Amino acid sequence: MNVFNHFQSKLNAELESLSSSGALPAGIDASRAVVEPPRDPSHGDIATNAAMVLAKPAGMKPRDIAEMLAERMRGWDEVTEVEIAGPGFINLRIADAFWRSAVADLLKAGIAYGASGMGKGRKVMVEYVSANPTGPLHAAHARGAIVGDALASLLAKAGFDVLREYYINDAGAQVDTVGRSTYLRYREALGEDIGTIPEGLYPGEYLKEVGEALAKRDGDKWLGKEENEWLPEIRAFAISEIMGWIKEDLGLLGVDMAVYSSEKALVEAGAVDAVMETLEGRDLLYTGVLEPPKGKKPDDWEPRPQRLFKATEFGDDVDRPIQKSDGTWTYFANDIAYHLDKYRRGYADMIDVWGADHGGYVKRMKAAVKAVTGGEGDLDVKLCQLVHLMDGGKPVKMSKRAGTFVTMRDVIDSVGKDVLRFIMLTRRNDQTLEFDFKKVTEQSRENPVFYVQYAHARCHSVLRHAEEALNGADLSGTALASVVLDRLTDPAELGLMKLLLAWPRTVESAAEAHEPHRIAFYLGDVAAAFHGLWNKGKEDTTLRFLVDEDSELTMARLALVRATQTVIASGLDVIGVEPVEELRA
RNA sequence: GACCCCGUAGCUCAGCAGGAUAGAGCAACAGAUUCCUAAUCUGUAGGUCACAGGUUCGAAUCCUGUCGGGGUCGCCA
Repeated sequence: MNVFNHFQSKLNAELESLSSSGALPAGIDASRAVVEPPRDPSHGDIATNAAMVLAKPAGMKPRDIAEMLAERMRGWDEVTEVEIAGPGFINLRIADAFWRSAVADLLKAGIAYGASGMGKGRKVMVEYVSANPTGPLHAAHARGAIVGDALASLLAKAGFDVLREYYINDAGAQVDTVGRSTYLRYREALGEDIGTIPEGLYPGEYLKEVGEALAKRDGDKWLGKEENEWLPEIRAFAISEIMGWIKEDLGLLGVDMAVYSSEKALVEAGAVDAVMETLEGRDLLYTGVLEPPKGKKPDDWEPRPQRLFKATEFGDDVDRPIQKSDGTWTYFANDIAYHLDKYRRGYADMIDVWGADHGGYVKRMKAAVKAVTGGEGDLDVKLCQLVHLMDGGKPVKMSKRAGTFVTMRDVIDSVGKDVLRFIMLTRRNDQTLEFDFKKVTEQSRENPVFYVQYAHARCHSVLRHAEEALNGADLSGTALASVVLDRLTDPAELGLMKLLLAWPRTVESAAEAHEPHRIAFYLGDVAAAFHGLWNKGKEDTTLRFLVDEDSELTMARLALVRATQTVIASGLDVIGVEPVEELRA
């Protein structure tokens, strides 16, 4: 249960009742009146701005509304203190017993704690990675993969019906290039000296493997044939090999896509033609000449009539080409068909996770989704900014030309998928991120992965010791849920409890905002509160978790430790990181 | 030239749907270790939230403009 929702509905009920009794004008809009934790804990446990937001529509003074509401709130069972502060905030202090009983619920729920019905089973598709099948995933792909995956888990936790999807760009010029490059490597595998790789083909060594596999399967049957004979077959072969690597890499990262959808299949099924016909029928296409981009050299520019989509009618800055000069559809046209396909499959809510270099593409895609779904579809695009790879403070040199880029697999091999996943969520997605191979594996306060894992391991350590000391007592969450917690009275203990109980709210707000990084930051807060409490016990031994000859207090504290461990595990589960039970240098 | 993202403490960054005295970590300074893992913790100091207007009872947050950094800009995907 989200404790804030609990008080929110109580507040809403009071407002309704005040409305119907005439104390407040009827039909007043109270949607902006919210219950939230105050920034400063000294102001109380929860606060509401209700009096301030209602003052204007009600035509009353905030103070008067506050007085009226406060009077009602004083009657609430859980509340011990109500005060009006500042411009009209109502601050509530909640009885410790309320928090303690909520901790019992937490323990009963276990790792499922924090799950919410907010999404009401609404279908949402998260499309991410979608790297072109031209080579193995490189380090930069990791960020989008992790942000997308964590976001998908987060939405699932918040009660949405989530589909994870990868869009394979297996149509178009790039995969033709892969096919030709593979053909060259195939000839090489059959003993031919191919010299240097010509301009315009992929030089990467990784295609050797594909060429060899092809030679093994087909022998010399493609030698001396015309390109139009071998290209479709070899292209398909290469794509399937490369997609095999990509799926393997995603597996190592813990990413499990439900659907891999093919651009080529979509095109061949006529989906693009169909959409374009529809747009044509709605008079949203026309032939025109685009202005040259002003910052670019006009050398290679010549005005050329093209088939354009009226993106400006849906919020874009210019109309966008949907047809190349050779008459084939642009990538944009295919993408429109793909997004309509998502919508038709029941996903009116779509989230795409893209790299920052696609920023200029967002407006037109949103415009297209609006146009093609009649305003019913909603597309949110999460742009992931660049990742700067560093090693001990120095940038890692990478060159795509020289083929010396760092693959995602290199990174996983070097630091492990858990570290990679966590670090990728320690920044907002639209902020550039520095990834330092040395720092992320350091065992220090500076390293958030370690810090959170250490807190989890400490919980585990305490429980392990306790189990020995108490001769194998049952310290599971369900057992500890029935323990009396009245002896937990220290502010640090209550503070930790309240923080743990904010987990469901964190899930909901992060899901609402589509911001999985908030989970990582929240876990850092939980870890800090726990480490703090731990050290308090170092200074004041009466605060230690295991108290000799006071089993009631010990059990209460163990329940809190178990609750902490549970919430950390639950949070790590959302971001796809394995909690560790032990840390050794 | 246009569009998108960013600009918060010396450094790296949070800041939840506009809320009260803007928060962490690092670095600096002062402390805590016969003890459940000190790989940690406590405290001090550090701010014109780039700048200027606007909306509002209230703005780091929303709007407009300016400056600075990054990304992108027809026939690549």
